[in-house]
Amino acid sequence: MPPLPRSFYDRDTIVVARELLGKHLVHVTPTGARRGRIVEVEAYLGPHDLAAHSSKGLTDRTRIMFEPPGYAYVYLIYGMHHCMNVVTEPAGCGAAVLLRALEPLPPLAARTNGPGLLCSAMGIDRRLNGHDLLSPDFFIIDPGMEEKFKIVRRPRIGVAYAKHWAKRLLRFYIKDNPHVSQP
DNA sequence: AGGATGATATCC
DNA sequence: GATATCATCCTC
Repeated sequence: MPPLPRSFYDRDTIVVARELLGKHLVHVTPTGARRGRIVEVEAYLGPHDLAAHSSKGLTDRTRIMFEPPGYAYVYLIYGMHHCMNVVTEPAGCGAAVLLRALEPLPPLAARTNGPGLLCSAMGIDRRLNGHDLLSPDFFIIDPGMEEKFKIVRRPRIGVAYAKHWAKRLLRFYIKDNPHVSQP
């Protein structure tokens, strides 16, 4: 099963966010491959989106968001947790999708119902910032046959500082999935 | 409700 | 160089 092609990520961020639901994130580590089914995401639309890190402009931290799509943007938050995003849309757009929750796939059993928890469980940290998701050790696949699911839209979590952008319905999750962070 | 804990942006 | 803030999680 090949990784999703770069053209998958090179599209409207909301479309990519919704279509990432149900896909499988794979990280090959020294202890084996860890896999999780993506069940919750948030879209960050670009520099005009006051909740997006790219609204700070092009800095060392946000540089990866302005690079071509299909790369990982991983950062440390609150001094102890990591968050993982996938860069979307053409280079220069500064858009990305935050992965907020996974459904752990065997043999992975750790909790993955939150952006920090999923990074911990999957062995994702800052060393993977800028990593190409079209690579053999860290990628996302379409698992093929999936039961259909409904998508719930909600405001994003933890972005109250973003004025009217905090109200936008840019968080998406699989309805009734028990691994969502905040149903 | 509050604390852990460090990188980052934004001031002086 | 100092400080306020943070796309979180856990315990109380």
